[in-house]
Amino acid sequence: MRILQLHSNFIVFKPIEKEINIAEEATKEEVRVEEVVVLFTTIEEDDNATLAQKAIDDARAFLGKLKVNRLLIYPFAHLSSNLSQPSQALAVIKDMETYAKQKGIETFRAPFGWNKQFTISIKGHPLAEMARNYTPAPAVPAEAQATCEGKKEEELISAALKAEDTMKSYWHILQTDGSLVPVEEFKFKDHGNLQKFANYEIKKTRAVTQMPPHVPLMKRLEIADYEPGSDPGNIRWYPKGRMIKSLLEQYVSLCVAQYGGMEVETPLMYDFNHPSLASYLNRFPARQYVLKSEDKELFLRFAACFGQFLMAHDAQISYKQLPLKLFELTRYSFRREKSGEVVGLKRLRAFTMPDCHAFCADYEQAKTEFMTRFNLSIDVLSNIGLVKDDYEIAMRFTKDFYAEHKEFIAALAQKFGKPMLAEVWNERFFYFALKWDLNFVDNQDKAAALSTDQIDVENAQRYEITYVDEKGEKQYPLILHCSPSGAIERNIYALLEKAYREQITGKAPMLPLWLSPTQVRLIPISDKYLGKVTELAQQIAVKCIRVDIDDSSSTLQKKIREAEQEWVPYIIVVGEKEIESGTLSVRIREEKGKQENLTTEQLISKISERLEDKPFKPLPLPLYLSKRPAFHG
RNA sequence: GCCUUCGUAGCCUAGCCCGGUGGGGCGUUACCUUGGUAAGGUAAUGGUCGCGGGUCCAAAUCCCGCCGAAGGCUCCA
Repeated sequence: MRILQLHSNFIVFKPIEKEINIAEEATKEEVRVEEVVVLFTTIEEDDNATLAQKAIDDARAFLGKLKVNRLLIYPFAHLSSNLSQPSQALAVIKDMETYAKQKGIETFRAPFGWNKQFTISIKGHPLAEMARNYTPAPAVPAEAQATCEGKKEEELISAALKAEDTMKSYWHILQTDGSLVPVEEFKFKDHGNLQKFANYEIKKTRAVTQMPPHVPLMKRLEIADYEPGSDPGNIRWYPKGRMIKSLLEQYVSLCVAQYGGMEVETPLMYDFNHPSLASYLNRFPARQYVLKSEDKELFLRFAACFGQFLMAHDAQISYKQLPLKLFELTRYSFRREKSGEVVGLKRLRAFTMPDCHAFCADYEQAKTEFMTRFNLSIDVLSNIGLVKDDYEIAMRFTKDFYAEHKEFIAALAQKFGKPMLAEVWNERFFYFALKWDLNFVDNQDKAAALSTDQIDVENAQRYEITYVDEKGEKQYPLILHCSPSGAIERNIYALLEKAYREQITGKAPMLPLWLSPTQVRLIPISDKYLGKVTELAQQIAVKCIRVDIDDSSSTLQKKIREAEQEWVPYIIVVGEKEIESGTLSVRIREEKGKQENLTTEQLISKISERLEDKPFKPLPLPLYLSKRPAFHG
């Protein structure tokens, strides 16, 4: 049995003529039903009454969710090539109808055996369109979502069926030797995080009812906050947060530049009707922000691809210049995610995305480049403060690609050194032949993708991007899409979630030293020493270390408590002893508040060594705490 | 978008079930305290109880609608 289930504003149908001789009696009058779930139903060989009830039970589950209690059973032969006898089909359809009515559903039915004309208006929400497939005996309902506009029936059906056949994923674990083990057979004993990630991806149930921990943290630490004056998912960044974000942006840009990416800048908005863009958008009906200008419809970019592809389209490229790498750090990319999906810094509608495309001559070149970027991404994240224990990788490809490039995939697996999740498709549906994405698993056991890279085999043609080969002929390059860090906001989300997790395990939560807004907090023991402490601060600050002074009027103990709550890595109380001896008693957060005696020079070199060659920005707030407003209570 | 829960001062929160014009903490401000490594004391300040409507002599409290947030579903190029 195959069912295409559509939540409709209304449907109008009209029987035209009988197609088979056992057709039911019906009048040739137009029937209109409002606010209804329509089940286009095909009865296949061996379908029976049990299956009819199962199908109605499943539909009832949706009726409950959709708050609708009206069903239209619409016999529809075109969903299958394995039809049952018409007499049997009619019996099963009638079973469905009877059972649905028994269950108290207001049930309508279109006549069986007729050629019918219909018009339907489908709701825009995700549950509105569902395709289901039932087989007798071990009934395994396979679900797939159809992405279609809902006008012509052939289109509806083909989209639903295509989605179901092509997009079915087969899940494996890719072991470090390159071999694949079905997920069910893998022993997750030492890979708890991978198991969580696999569960998340394959969609098993999980039950958490808790605010994501990074949300109260981002507010309390005055990093970022929601902005009620904007659209959800557009974030307000306070001075400390802006500094952290800016340092991350600088760092990732620097790493990509060293790798050879040429930084460019491209527009934020694009014309809906540009031919290349239009076909891309049709293929991936994303949720864009739409802008109406005087005479044009524009959308806000949801990735850096458009600008770079249009630029590459116009460029004259020789094979000698490949691989050619373009880079942009988009501030911002926009995706109008559904309201229920926007969360904290994890999923935003406006986000900062580094995106580096490499145009490659062939698979050999693409693979070399892919490996370089794989290493680059792991390196970038580890310098940001996210190491291999913090994330899991998913590798995604078709079974043909695996057969052809098995050694390459094995090399990636070996390089990572931990088992990965593998999603394998029978056929290629997306524009890429190979993709990996690196996923942070948070305190709610949910995963969020950070870095990613893909081998794109479609967009060179779509955007007419060509290079000239040795023979002087035009060729389409392969295009790699890489974000070495993933969205910058999401890096901050991951760092905060990680800090929270460390707090639970008994460590002092903190940001990496190079991202800490205050690296050294000086606390004068009384006003008398403020002058000397200010001199000390200047001495430290000239060495590119962010130092500030708590000159407020509260007690010493309270100032220490507040510095600890701000996650300040080094806290130094300065009084007569220190000024006379020149030795500072430094409270080190990383060592649980242990105090160490250091001279100013020792302190500076200790910190500078740890900062290495990371980008630097000066203190984002006034030197004296008394001069700072409280951005958040 | 759907379902569930929630919305009380800049922040956290009691009160709501059982209607009688809101209580505490943090912060902020002032004064006292000038303190040696995680919350010193006193006082002041601060509330259209998310918005709109209804029931009632009377609504933070009960009912309806709307808006916003979180969780779940779905989605995530």
